[in-house]
Amino acid sequence: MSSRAFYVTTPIYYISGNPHIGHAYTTVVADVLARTARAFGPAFFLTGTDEHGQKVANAAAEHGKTPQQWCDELVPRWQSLFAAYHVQYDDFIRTTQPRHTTKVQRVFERLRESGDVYLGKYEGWYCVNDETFWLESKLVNGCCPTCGREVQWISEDDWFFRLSAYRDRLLAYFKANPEWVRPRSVYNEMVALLEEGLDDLSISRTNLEWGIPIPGDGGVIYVWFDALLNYITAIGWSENDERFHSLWPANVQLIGKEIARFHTIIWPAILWALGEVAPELVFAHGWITVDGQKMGKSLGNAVDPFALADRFGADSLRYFLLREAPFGSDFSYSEEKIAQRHNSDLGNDLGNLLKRSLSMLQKYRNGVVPHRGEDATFAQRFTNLPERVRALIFSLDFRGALETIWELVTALNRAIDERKPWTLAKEGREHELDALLYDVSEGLRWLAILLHPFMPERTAQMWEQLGLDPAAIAEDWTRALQWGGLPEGTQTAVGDALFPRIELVESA
RNA sequence: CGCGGGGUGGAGCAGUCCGGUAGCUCGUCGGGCUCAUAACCCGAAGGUCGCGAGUUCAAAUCUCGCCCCCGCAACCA
Repeated sequence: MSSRAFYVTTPIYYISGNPHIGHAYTTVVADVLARTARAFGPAFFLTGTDEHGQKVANAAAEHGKTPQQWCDELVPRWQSLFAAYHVQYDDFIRTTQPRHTTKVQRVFERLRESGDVYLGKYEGWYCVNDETFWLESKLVNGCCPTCGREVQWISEDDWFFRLSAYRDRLLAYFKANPEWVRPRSVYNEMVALLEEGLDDLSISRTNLEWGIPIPGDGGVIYVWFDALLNYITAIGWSENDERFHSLWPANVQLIGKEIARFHTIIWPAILWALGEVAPELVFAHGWITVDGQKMGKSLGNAVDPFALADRFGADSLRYFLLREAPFGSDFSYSEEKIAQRHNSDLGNDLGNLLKRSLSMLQKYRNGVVPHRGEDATFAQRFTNLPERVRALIFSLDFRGALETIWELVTALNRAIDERKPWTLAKEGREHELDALLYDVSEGLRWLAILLHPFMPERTAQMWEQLGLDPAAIAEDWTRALQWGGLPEGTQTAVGDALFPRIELVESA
């Protein structure tokens, strides 16, 4: 392991409206990664908001506000969303902050000097109604294919980024690093795009005011060019080299699959143009769908993430999002599925395990953790469990990690059934009873630690019920996950159910 | 001929790159237990892996064709 901090990013979120569950999803995933990384060393988790562009300007205008007012009012909503989902980020960047805008302008100037940014002409057929440019081949009788109105020939001077110059290098990089973009399906799609060839990218907008001004010229910088740079402007690029190089390249950049082209083609090209290296891994996750349809405001099926967290609990939602589908795939969302995961995995398996264990500890030993038995057979089965879980999380197989952790949950439930503490107590087999109660309590301590990145709040409650020091739950795994770490004599206390059963009432 | 993803027991999904007894969760049925959130544990039933052809000793997995569903396509983030 290097001494460099583990650097993970989410996309910065475009604040043309309110956040939905998809935004919480990406951010929660990043949080799980960051929390796990912190159990092994330093980590840095960046998220933020993307505040420029036409849509933000339009949304602000509709509400009779300036774009800046609009953003200032919305940003707290995003921050409170992340708080509601127990997300602990290290920095939150806004693209309207000077620390970002000055450096974006610096990038523009440097690339203009180096020749990677040049003045050219943008021409094409434009539909004013749809604000869309169309290829001539797409036009229907010379009119817009979607609204049927006449299109106009637009010709304007624009600044371009010489993206095409990086096409060969990108292709070579993809071929040499088949794991740098995941999952495989997205990698393949990007390679196909590269093989088709790349055009230079227009990075200026003359008909728009809400953006970062182009140094020494009119117009503003294209919002994507501006936005991508947040990943390095936030960590001191061109300003604090030591800090910048302690974090860059990012270990993991999480994105949604719809923005893969920007992050795996345009972004590395910009970085190379600046003499920097590409991120180590860009991972594009899938969509949360509703009845198989993409969720979105336009479809009217967007889900309010605040209401959801209220209803099911943020930790249950976090668990659901990471357990339900292999990370990278689309998965379909429904309240029934959330309730099922909550009741079955969390309530029945985990929560009930904690409850029944602590109840027996209370009943037979006044809640005091007894002496550990000599037989280490049970413990030995889980010696390599933390390492397996760690590896799965860092390979972004969260579902696999949770399934692996559940091996311990199941084993503990089974051990109780097989070794029958109620019988041991009745027959006065005290040593056997001590050994079992110890194993079960210790197993619960492990579970709290292993699950803490996924469910920080509930595992803290577990920890508390186990009578342990709250600060120690996020301790270094290699130190904390030694069987026998739970001190004999610890006073536990049966608490409220961790995941009270949720009954879905038909509301028809 | 734009690109890509998917079609696996009642439901939702793994597995497909690197062919070799089809696995998981939920549900159903039967049994066990009583510490526990009617929870837990054990067992069983249930699938010609979209269709057709090909390669092979062997195909869910490779090749070709077809059918169906979905996403992307842009100066929309």
